[in-house]
Amino acid sequence: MADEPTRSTFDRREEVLAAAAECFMRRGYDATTMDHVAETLGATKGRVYHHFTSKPELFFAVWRRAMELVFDAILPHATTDEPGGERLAAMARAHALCMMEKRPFQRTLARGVDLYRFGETSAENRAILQVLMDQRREYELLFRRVTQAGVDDGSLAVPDARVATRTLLGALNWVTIWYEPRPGETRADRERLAEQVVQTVLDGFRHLP
Amino acid sequence: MADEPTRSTFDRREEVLAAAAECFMRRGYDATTMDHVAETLGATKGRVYHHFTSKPELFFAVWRRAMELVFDAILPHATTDEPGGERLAAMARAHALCMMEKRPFQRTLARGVDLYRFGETSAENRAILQVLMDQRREYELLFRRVTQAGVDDGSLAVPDARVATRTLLGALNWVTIWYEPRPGETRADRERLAEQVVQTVLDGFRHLP
DNA sequence: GCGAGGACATACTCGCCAGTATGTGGGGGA
DNA sequence: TCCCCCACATACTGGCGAGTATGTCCTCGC
Repeated sequence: MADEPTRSTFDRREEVLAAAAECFMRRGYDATTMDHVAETLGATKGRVYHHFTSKPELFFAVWRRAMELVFDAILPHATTDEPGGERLAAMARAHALCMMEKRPFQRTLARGVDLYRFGETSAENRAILQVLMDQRREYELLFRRVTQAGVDDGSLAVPDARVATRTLLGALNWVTIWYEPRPGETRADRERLAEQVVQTVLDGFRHLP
Repeated sequence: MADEPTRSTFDRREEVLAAAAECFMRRGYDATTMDHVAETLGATKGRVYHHFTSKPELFFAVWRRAMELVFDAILPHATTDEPGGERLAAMARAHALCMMEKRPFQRTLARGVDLYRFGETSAENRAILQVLMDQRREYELLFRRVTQAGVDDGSLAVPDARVATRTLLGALNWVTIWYEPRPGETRADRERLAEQVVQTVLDGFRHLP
């Protein structure tokens, strides 16, 4: 009675999605079996296949969700009327925080290399792949434009905006690799960590106060 | 006659290793089949299994080689008598360059997540895994110590040396993801690119000249 | 020119995993 | 109260890929 009296169909599907993200994070796409996902749920394959028709579809759903999560996290900070440097810092903080708090999804997203193999399979998968790649590209472009805006308004200075953007995103995405949540950790702890990462990249190592 | 008159056994083994690195870079560990490696070589599985007894052994060999390559690249710059800031910059440049020039090996190394699954297999694999993980850790420690030296001698300033090191290595390792060699590209081109990446991280985005 | 072994190729086996076909409990609408 | 269908569980199949067993060529020492 106390536990989940009325969980909607939507929630049940979300549980499967979260379990899949967890598995994909830990083992990657190929090493993850549908039975692993089911086991993580405390269920059987039947449940997984009831909500998702195939393994690629499940993976794409995780990827898509991961994309939505970062986009939603940074978009509010991308279009303020602050100078480029401030906007970029806010976006970077939000991105880093998202890496930590949605780690299963975001690590799966970061290891996009897996996607290569879908290009060899069906035309349908290739089409989905194209859309996802375009979104990824759009996301990077968002950062590049804000960086360029910062250079233009004088709040930033980098050798090359394109290289700088990739460098920044690399540093931020890498968080999914080394970050591990600690027991008793609060949101403030994570925000502090995100701030440290962002400061390190944006202020640099040679910035002597 | 013109081609390869006397290739040693060593070279033949190296070819297999390079082909494996190429495959692991493109598809990751699990999606790579021994037949893929053979096909890349223009040979059959027989040749691969003649030089390496199993798929894990082949993977570990690639990983080990990748480790040797970066270590050899940065070690000469780690122990000079220059200030920490200079040393760290030189190490970072060498690391970035290595990411580009040994990309198949280095991307395989960077996606160390794959290793998780070996922990579940044989005790032998677990032991090898431990050694490799220790080396990886040692490598990171090398960067951290030089960073700390820079902070101590006043040539560097970061919020936290541990976080800074991971941030730096993230930005550098990410090169293996987005870098793609261009036809007609020279070593000087790559050095310039490496320098841009290193400058971006070490000088930061807000470093206004 | 010949025996042997190194460096592969060929032809299998066997287990695992994606996907499917079918069974089942239970809750809600009539 | 009965039925029906939703949300799974159970029980299969089929193919793919790691590993193996054996055959073959070619070279090198004698």
